[in-house]
Amino acid sequence: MIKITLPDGSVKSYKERTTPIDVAKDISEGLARNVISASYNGETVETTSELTEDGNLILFTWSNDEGKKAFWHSSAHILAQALEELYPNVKLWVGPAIENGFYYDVDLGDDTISDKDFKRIEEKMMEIARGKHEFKMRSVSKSEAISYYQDKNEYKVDLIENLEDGDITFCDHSTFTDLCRGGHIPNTGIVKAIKILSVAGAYYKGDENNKQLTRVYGISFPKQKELTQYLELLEEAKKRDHRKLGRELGLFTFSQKVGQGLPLWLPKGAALRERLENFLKKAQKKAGYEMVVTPHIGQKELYVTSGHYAKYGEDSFQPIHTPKENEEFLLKPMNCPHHCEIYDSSQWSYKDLPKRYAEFGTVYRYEQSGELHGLTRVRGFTQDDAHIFCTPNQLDKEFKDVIDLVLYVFGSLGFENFSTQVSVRDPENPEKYIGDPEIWEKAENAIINAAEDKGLDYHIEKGEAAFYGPKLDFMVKDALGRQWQLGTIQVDYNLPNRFELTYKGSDNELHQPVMIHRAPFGSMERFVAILLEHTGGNFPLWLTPDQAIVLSISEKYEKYAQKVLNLLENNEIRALADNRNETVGKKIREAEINKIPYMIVVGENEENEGKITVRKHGGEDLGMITVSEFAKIVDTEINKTLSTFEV
RNA sequence: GCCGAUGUAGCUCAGCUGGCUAGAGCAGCUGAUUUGUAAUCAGCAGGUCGUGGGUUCGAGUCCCUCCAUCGGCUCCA
Repeated sequence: MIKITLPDGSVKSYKERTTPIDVAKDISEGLARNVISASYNGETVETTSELTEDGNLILFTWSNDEGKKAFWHSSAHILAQALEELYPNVKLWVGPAIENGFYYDVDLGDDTISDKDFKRIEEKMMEIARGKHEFKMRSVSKSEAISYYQDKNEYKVDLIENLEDGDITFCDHSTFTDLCRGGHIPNTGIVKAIKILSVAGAYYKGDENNKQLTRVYGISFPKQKELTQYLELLEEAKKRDHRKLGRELGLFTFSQKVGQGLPLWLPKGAALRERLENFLKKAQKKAGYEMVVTPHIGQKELYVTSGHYAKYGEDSFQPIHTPKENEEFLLKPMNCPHHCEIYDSSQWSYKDLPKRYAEFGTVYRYEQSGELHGLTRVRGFTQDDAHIFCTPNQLDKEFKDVIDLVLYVFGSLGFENFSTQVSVRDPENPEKYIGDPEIWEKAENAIINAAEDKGLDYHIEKGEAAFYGPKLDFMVKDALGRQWQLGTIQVDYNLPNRFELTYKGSDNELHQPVMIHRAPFGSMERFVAILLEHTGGNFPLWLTPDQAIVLSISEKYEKYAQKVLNLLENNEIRALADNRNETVGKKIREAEINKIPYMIVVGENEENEGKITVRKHGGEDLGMITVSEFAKIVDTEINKTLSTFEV
């Protein structure tokens, strides 16, 4: 007999050779039908594998992430089988579950897959699924495994070479066998709906020097309806795409003539951006920052000193030459070296520190053409940059103060679902970084401690650090669930060293300051993009381009509309008037589409009473009120999101 | 940069296997209407079909080059 403990704490006894699915059946037939994967003593097991010792069993269904993972991973097996049957020369690499669906990386030899082939792949997969083939795991020795793949799949052989003998398992279903660690649904029949989403090139082992394999993306569901819903969700997400909203709301545009990745901010977008800048400037002033301004180019030597030239020089816009002296200048790709030189233009005592230099600095970086993406990845952008030069003793407090500032910024803009990431070195690739390991250790610990103390729910990401220091990044997802880095705070001992920055300590000796790089927005461009996708264009009231629109019933009331507009202006409400010869219905429809928060209808009734009728975006009727009553409503609404930054 | 796809009017799209002066809705302009909470009606105008080349009697449609965009990969100071 073995004792199995369930998550609710109950303990059940079974004869040996019991499987998770048996336990599920024992609980209820319904559960047994829905169980798609299981874990035993913390390890993923097959629902059909025999449990031979006492332990804790968790049963997963479609509603668990673990269940979905098993479902999609199993779907990847089905995809692989379908591809093998349709493309006899295919060589498989790996096929994991991802956040939404799964993919399989394959080498198709001379064949190609395009979206025209999706349908027959889907059909082949469904045919396999309907066969209700069981997934069965079996152990194989390393030599067996290698001989199985020898001569037919060098990728799998490569993978097996790096595995421990005794630790290798194959998974069989139908006529298909794959090298696999396990974690499958009971049988293929549970998969009821399949969609191949896209094909893409993906470098073998993620290295661009390697061969590019074909990655086939797909998603699958236990019910057809769920697939339909998922596809609808994707359609909805398209409506929130910042590139579409940015054009519709008149915020920004791109021009082929100006060049790719070089955004042009339209009047409404520029004004919005200015409000964001002023908002941050106000908070920064309170927090003791001083604004500086630096030029858009700098001598090549500046970047050689900082180390950026060695690291990025080749991949940058190429040097600008003076016509006569043939001096080399670089288009400014970052502001830090300039700010270091500002610091170095005076002598500092420990009593003067910290110095906090802030600048909305526009920088230019050569991004490969395939990486450009709307406003989130561009070649010219403005960082809400600042560099704090402080003593080592001040580092902890300064870093935490910056965290507070970032949290204030995110809070004021309604970003609640962000995650925080501590980006540290990749210990396997020390050549990617400058500076002593001890210094890095110090900087990484400083960040982790600050994140701990501030109670951030952070995770550590290896290999994501900047070349000069580790970072704390604030990540937010776009409409399609892709993660983007917005706010960033970085600790840097290296640039102060390279620029030989100093301050005089209380011991009358020269010391090196520590530098914090930080940008709460990250960049104005990316921040506005993600904000657009988050809000669907319904910006917080304090930020939105037009807060209200006055709609006159007919041209007869144009004068009164103008009067109301003036009153709104006196109350510092951004408003415009629509006095066109159109129906109110049409004017409302357009105001709704333009995402204007308040629609003010004026006609005979309002003119007689000296009041306005207010309709909120979305349809809520606030009735007939005075302009000053309306101003109070606006004020209250603004104060809901926008608080003052307290130091 | 690499893999795959796309590019027709300001926007969203039609244009089948190459065949008469390239279509529609919205937006725009003009006129009528003077309007009470998500599209009033009518008329007009608007496109060298992303660029350059090629095949063909004939190319929006087929082929090649380049450019831009989209989904990934790689990269992201």
